[in-house]
Amino acid sequence: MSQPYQEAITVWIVEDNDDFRQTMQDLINSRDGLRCPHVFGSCEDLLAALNTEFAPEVVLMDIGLPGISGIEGVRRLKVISPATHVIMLTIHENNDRIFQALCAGASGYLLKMSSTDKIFEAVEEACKGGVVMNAKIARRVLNMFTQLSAPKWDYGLTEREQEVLHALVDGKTKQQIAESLFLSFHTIDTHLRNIYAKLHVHSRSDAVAKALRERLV
Amino acid sequence: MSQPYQEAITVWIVEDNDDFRQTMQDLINSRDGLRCPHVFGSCEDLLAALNTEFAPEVVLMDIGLPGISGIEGVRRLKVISPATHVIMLTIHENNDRIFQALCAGASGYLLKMSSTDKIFEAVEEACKGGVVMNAKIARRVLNMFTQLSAPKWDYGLTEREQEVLHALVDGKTKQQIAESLFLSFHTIDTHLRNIYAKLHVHSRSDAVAKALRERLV
DNA sequence: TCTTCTCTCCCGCATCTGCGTGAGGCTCCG
DNA sequence: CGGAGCCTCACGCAGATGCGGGAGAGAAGA
Repeated sequence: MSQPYQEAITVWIVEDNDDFRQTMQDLINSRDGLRCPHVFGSCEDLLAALNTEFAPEVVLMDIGLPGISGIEGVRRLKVISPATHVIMLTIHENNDRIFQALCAGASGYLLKMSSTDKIFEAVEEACKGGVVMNAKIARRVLNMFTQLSAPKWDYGLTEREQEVLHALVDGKTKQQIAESLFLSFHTIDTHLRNIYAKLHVHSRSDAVAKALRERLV
Repeated sequence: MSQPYQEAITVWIVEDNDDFRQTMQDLINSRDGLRCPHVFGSCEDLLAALNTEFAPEVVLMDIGLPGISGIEGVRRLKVISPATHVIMLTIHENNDRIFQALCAGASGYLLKMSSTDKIFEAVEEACKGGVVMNAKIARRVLNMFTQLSAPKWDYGLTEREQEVLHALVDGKTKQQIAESLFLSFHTIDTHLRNIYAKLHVHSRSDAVAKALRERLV
């Protein structure tokens, strides 16, 4: 795993605990191919530094920072420097925060009590464009994924009704829908009412909301 | 990695290529702790078998099957047996299909030219509730993730307008919104029109669609 | 065969909506 | 102080919508 690099990978650390920050910095600097010239106690400091310095390849960021949180920090950092890989540091395997951090653009995730090998591996993997996640975290992400896309309740909409619903979501009026489907206005009206009944809604906005939320479109 | 199991893990294989299927079956059966009593040439056959037999712990499923595709296969299999872990088999690292398969509930992903060790590892990892993804695939999944949740354009809606938009998405009429916010009907009307202008839409359905799609709510 | 389902079309009416226009009060900022 | 921006409220009107009814045709299934 440990290979000499042409140029050392630059790593920055954002961590409010002084001891842990120092330990991590020493650890990174002790590794051939990695260097950690800067550490920060807050996202604010990190973001300020980006005004005067080139962004590093990798940032190790505590997920639970005072002020701008690690999650918001990732978001902002990625806006300024999308190429920078951010690995979150955390004590607990908190489902929600991992999720949010990953959504915000984090490249992975390390427990603070990880072995040094794991840490090096994560940094190097991140540089190669990979994502550091253990299998369980991956599963959690996937679960949320599935949940997010799976529901798809079946309300027994007919094909025509699906078409009409589609057009509805596109913001068309009944008349426009009628024209686009080469049907009478009254037909669309009937379909719409049947759709409402099947979706248990009473207005087009409700129908649109339900269709989009439950991915019926 | 190779440990003896109390009871062998049952693996089924769904793969339309006869040779590859046979090779995989032999491979699985050659491994201590794994057994492959059934193989199928199509999802249809697999699903039929589930009517008469207990579902296996793991299914290796070709992603590109004729008839019911592997992706649809996962979806249906997971409905019948949510506990079964499905690992997709594929030749190409096709972004879209991986994504769909994972959404459908797949526990991971194997290239057909994977080493035997990788295959065993994947099956055993899947059984432990993990997800088998290489770092690059994980990155792709995360990218789609980010894309899915990041957009959040800022249309400069005021707080009141956000509230009204919220109520709109809930399917309320102007009158109902007015009542729930203790405002006049006319006020809501004005807010609504300002919202339309800011979102560049011309109807409530359009506004609801935009709000939901771009996660303004 | 008869029923059910789906798709199609129609009428009428109370209500809701989109939009033009105007206006008063508030706060914030230069 | 004056303007800008936001929130509030108001009138009127053409057009769209939701919903009550009714009805015919064809396809699928019991």
